[in-house]
Amino acid sequence: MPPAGRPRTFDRGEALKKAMMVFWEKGFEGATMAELIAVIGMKAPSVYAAFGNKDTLFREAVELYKEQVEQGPLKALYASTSILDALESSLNETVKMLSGTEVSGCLIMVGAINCAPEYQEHVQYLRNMRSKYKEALQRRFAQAKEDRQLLEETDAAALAEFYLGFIHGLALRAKDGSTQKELQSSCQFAMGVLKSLLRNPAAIDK
Amino acid sequence: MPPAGRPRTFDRGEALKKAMMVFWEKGFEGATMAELIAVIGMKAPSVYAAFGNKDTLFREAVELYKEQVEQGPLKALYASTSILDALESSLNETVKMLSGTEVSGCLIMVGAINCAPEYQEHVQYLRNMRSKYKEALQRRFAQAKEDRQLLEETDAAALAEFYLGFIHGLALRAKDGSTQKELQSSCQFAMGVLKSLLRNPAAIDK
DNA sequence: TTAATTATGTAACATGAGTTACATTATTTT
DNA sequence: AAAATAATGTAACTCATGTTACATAATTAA
Repeated sequence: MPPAGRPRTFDRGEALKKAMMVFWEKGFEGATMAELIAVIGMKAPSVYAAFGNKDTLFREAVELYKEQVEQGPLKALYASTSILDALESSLNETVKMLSGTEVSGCLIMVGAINCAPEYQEHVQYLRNMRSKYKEALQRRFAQAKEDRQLLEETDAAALAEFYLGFIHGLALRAKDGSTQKELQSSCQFAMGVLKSLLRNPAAIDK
Repeated sequence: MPPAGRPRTFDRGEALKKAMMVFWEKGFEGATMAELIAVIGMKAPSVYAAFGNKDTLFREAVELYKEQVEQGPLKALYASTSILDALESSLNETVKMLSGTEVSGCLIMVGAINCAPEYQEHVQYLRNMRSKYKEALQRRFAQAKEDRQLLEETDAAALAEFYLGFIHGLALRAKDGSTQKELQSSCQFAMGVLKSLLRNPAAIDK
């Protein structure tokens, strides 16, 4: 049974998705409430009633985006027991997200970079998310070490730092208009770094 | 002989340098005129008289920053005839600029990412600058090919795209608080990519 | 059927940002 | 010494942005 009161005339989930696209493309500050409201297709009070304010709407949008990352690039990290295949698969998913037809870039990587001091909260929020992503990479590399796929002396943390940075770069390059082909080419170069750390280079099947 | 009229009570060059630091740290939109004016230490009309408006002040600041890049990382690309040494030297200079004690990050890489539509002009301006940097990298790699240091099949453009992206990433990682040591470590990984393209790997003196 | 509840639309408000008018002060030119 | 020129300080203006008050409409609960 629906809740008492006048029912909403728009789909909250769809609205959130639309808002996410705007934040994705323009970042927190670049996206204005006026545009978000226009894209959602409702008037200001309805949007505020449904989502609180710009801050809370942004958070929800990021959480939705995050789920996509978890289902894509993050999940792909475990798509194969081979660290080489896993990373390649993950980077492929990353490129897909970064330069889809809809929007270029990454909400988590560049959604709140140079914000006014009153929005440092969002900067920190995304920063923490990136930090979590680095930890995920690090764990995956550590496991590959345990699996004896990577050289004994491999520094999983440093490797994660390198690849996270590389992915940051991909996101910016995508925003600058690099083609999917270019991004993929860069990924191939980056894969070379991992290959050089393999215990058994012969495992590279190419 | 000084020009007629009341003389300025502040040093224009110093003021520009201070403004540059603010833009460097906060980007175009993150830096408010109020803060810029406060940092310069004068009142608004004096700053406007000296620099025009926020847009023109930003441009001047970027030009000043650009000179630092040209004297540092860009110049270093030709510090050695060895492409390996040259790139390493350039990346070292880059890391120095990205995580000096003063400010972290890069004005050109992240000074105007998610700007409001009315500032797209600045976004494009910095984008062009990044494009120029990519071309510089590409030229250097192309020369290394001519010098027969790199494999015949090396794609100088793709390699430049990769390294530019990597540097983008460094800039963001620096802003996120990565230490100089971490950035340097990432550079070592990135250097591996170039090493794998050397015609004479034995030339690596380590 | 009436009361309670929640969404909608119009219109406006509050705040902060970039910018400038104006009177004043300090310097050079005549 | 007077006029011209340019910088300074106070104070205000303009505009965009996030947000909300208020009356109205649509639905459920009693």
